[in-house]
Amino acid sequence: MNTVRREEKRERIQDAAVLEIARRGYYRTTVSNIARRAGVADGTIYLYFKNKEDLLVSIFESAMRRFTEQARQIVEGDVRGAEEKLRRIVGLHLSLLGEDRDLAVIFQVEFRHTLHILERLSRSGIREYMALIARVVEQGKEEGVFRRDLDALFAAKVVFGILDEMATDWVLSRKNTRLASRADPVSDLLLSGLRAS
Amino acid sequence: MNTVRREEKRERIQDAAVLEIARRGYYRTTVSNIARRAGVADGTIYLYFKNKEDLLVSIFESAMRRFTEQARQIVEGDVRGAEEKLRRIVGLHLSLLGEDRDLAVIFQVEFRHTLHILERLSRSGIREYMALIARVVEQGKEEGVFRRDLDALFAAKVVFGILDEMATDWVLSRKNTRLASRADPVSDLLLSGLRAS
DNA sequence: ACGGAAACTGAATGACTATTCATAACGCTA
DNA sequence: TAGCGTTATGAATAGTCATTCAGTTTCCGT
Repeated sequence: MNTVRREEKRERIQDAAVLEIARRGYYRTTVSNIARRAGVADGTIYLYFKNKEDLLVSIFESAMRRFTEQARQIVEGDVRGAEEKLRRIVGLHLSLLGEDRDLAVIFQVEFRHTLHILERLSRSGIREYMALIARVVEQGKEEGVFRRDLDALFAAKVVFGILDEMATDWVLSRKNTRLASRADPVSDLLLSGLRAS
Repeated sequence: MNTVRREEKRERIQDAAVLEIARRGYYRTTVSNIARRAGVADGTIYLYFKNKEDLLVSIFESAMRRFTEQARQIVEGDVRGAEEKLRRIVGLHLSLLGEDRDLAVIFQVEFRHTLHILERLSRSGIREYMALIARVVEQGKEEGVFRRDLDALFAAKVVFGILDEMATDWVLSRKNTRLASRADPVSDLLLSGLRAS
């Protein structure tokens, strides 16, 4: 089968899975649910994914790739200083999740299912993402705008923790706020914590 | 049955559940697993809990009650200023989780199972805990040690987000560090972000 | 248009497990 | 210690669902 068409169908299944899993939760979503939503037979799923867990992981990896690619552009791009880069990463993180509530639900809730899956995920994508943030912190230290006593990886975890909490809070809140609207307050608070005095 | 003995057995079942669920994950843990570990018959579980989910929620509520009670003592106690109170809350949070890895696994991973459970949990305990942190921030604003432009609830979410990330990171890392050892760096960073200039 | 290969289908299979309930053991009181 | 209400037991029930695979359809090069 044409590689392009094959890839399209694969994505169609992933999209269907995001939709179903966001609404019912991973364990309550059956493979049949996903198949029906994607307009294929149950068995077809297994032509594209090894099994149900592999499908979940593939969703994570696709999404994480987008995250990381864009974050890398910011980090390696020729934008101004570290402060501005950090602001951009905060904005990126909150926009990407805020644009797609279903994906956000999966990221903030469903991916955390069981230590086993979480470990598998964290070993791959998140580590890389975290490292990108840490690079910005390092850069800020070199530029002298961030405190020199910061451990860059520790600071990256702090940044990620705040973004993660904002996203979870947004997912759980019924209100119709835009997630990205929290970018500036978050950046402001973060920067005043990191800044050299 | 003697109320005390009944309560003891209830706790024995909860403890067994914490142990099993931390190791296998909620969905992979069967009621039989928990019963065997607690030394009771499967059916006995249902004399103490409505069903499996109710058991999970009861664990959360018991633990959350301890958290909140101790946090309240700090907030309402006659300790020095808001900065010191915040330091103590950070210390409390990281010690309580750091002392019991199984419970920490359940808090950081297993409780997040499905939006449905998470919503049920967040509506109850966490809101109260968050409000306690927000009170400390308010107090700090009044004392003039924290920036006046802070939204207290927003700041509380930031605090919680950082603590939560530290805990998750610790749970996922194989290393034998003490979680509580991160209390000071976290507090330092937090306070320099919140502090009035 | 033909034929073989590649994709797809969906009913059947095989496991698994939360919950129930008839029966048994316990423990308290008189 | 006999009797009775309370508690505990664990085999049986009643579903559920991921995964497979024999059979069917679609595709495409000739």
